[in-house]
Amino acid sequence: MQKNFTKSFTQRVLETVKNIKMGEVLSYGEVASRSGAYGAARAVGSIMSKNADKGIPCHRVVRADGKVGEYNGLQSRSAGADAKIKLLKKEGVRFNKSGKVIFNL
DNA sequence: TCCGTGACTGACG
DNA sequence: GCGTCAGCCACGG
Repeated sequence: MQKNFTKSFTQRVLETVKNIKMGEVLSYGEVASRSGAYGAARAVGSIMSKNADKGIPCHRVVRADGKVGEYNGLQSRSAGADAKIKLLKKEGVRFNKSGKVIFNL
């Protein structure tokens, strides 16, 4: 599956996020790990913020603590964790009473 | 090449 | 259980 090994880390991250299935959620750290750089969660977030691509379901990427984190730093269409949570709920992602994401392993 | 920045993470108090 | 501190990586100027 690692066909994007020659690409830059940024491109790999985008591909990984794009590869997330509907109703599935991954943490930034998980995405970084799948992209080939475990612990580069910050880098992932930084990249995502600079690449508000529509083909990338960045709303399916949440924090490891269960919080959705930030969302849409460039796009004006909805924004913030609120819209993100709403979108995730629509996709079938479950949340606990504390408003945290429940990772569907 | 070095420094600062960020949509994060884990440990401590 | 929550708030704070420090460490982490990759990218841009």
